[in-house]
Amino acid sequence: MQNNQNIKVAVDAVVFGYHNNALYVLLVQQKYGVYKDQWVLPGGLVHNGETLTNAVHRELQEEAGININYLEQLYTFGDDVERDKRNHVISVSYFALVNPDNLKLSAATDAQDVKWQNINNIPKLPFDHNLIIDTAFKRIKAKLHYQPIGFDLLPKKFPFSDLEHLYATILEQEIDRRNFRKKILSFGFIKKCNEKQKNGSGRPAQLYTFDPNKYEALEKNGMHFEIKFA
Amino acid sequence: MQNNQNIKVAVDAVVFGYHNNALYVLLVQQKYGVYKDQWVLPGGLVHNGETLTNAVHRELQEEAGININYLEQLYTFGDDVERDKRNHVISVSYFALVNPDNLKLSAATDAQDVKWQNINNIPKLPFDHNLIIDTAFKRIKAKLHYQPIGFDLLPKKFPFSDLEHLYATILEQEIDRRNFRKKILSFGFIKKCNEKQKNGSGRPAQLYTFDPNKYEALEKNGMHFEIKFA
DNA sequence: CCAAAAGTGTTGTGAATACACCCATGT
DNA sequence: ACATGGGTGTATTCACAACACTTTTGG
Repeated sequence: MQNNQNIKVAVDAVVFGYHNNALYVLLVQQKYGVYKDQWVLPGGLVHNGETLTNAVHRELQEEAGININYLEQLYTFGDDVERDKRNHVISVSYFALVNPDNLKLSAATDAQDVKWQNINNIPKLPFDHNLIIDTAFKRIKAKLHYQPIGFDLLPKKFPFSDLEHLYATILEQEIDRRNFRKKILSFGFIKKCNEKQKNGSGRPAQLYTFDPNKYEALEKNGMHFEIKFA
Repeated sequence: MQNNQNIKVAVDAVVFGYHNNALYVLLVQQKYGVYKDQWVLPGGLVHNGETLTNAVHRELQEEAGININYLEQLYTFGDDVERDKRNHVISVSYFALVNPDNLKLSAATDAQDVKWQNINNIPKLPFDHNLIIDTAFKRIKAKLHYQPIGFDLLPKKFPFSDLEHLYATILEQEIDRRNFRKKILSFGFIKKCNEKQKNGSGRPAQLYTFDPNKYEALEKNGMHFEIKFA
C-alpha cells in the first residue's frame, strides 16, 4: 500500500430547517485560518479513527450545538482538486433535517457565529459549498416525493395545512388541498391527535402526528410511499 | 488546518456486465500485499492531485483494461474504521455499466487475474466489498425504474426481447411483453433500425437502438421516464 | 409441418385530477 | 356579521393491468 498519499478527508453538512413557511440552511462563520470570517457550511476534517457519521455529529455539536433529526450522506466532492486552496481535500457531504423544536442555535464554540440562511438567498460561498447546497436542495426536493422526510422538518404534532405548505414551499408548486390530504391520509401512517391548534383567527386545526413504526410496518408489507402533483 | 490527519482515500468500483441473460460483477485478484490472491472489487488509493473520477478510470484500466459505458458515484464507505485492517481507509465507491461490445477483459497489468462473477453467486470478499456490491445492486435495481440505464448494458442495437429479459432478470420479476413494449416505445427515444437479427430458430427480431439525444430533449420538455410492473 | 421466438389490440379497473362550498372560531 | 383559515365529496379522465392468437423463420 502506497503510503505517501496526502489527501485530507472532510465532512460537510447541509442542515435544513423549516420555519416561517420557508426553508433555511445552516451556515457558520469561520473563526480561524485563511477563511476566517467567511460563512460556510458546518464541517471540518475527520479525526483519525473516527467514523464519517461521528465526524458530522461532532462538527455540528462543536460549531452549532444543534440536534438534528435526520442525517443522510449526500455525495462526495472530490473532482475539483483545488476546491480547497490550502490542500487536496475531499468533502464527504451530508444533509440533515432539523425540526422546529430544535431550531435554536447554541453559542457555537468552534465557530464565530451561526445563522439560518434562506435557501432562496444563499450568498456566494467559499469552496464548492454552493454546489453542495444545490445538490442537497435537489436531493431533498426529489426525496419529498418518495420518502416521508417532510415530517422531520415539522414539530411532532402539526396541523395538516403546515404539511401542505411545506410541500408547496419546497417544491415551489401549488397543491390541491383536498387531493393532498386524501393521498397522505390514505397511507395510514398519520395519526390524528386529541388536540387542536388555535391560530388566533380561523377555525382551529386538528393536529396530526407521523407514526414512524406504522410507516415501517406498512413499508414491509409492500406499501410504496409516493406523492405526485398535477 | 490540522495536519496530522492520516486517513487514506480509496476508490472502488462495482462494474456490471450483462450477458447470457445474467448480471455479472467484475472482480480482480490482488497481485501484491496482505490481500494477495484474494478476489476483490477493482479499485485502489487515489493519487495526490488526482480527481476521484480519474482515479476510478485509472484503476479500471490498470486492473482490468476495460472500457466502461456509464459511471456514477455510489456511496462513500467510512463508518467502519477497520474496514481495511492495514489502515484507516475510506472508500469512495462507484458503480459502472459495461455493454457487451466491451466485455472482454484485457490481460490486467496491476491484477493477477480478472473475472466476471454472477451477481447471484458472489463469494465472501475481504473489506466491506460484499456490502458495496449489495448497495450497488440495490441502486441499479432502483434506477432501472426511473432512468434508462438498461441500454448501457446492451449492445447499441438490440432486439426488444433482450431489453425485456434484462429487466426481468435484474428485477427478478416477470414482465408482460405487450405492456412493456408499449410503454417503452411510447416515450419515443427508441428507434427502429433497418436490421433484423436471426437467432437460428424462431422469427428474426427487429433491432432497436436507444437515442440519447432524443432522450435528453424529451426530458427537457418534461418527460418523466418511469416504468413499473404489475 | 412442427418448433421456437417475435409481434400485436382491446377491454376493464382503479387511481389521479379537477373543482366549490360549508364549518368553526376570533374580532 | 364578517374575516380567516379548516375541512370535506363527486364526476371525469387517463394510465395501468390483464389477457391469447398470429407471423416468421429454421429444421
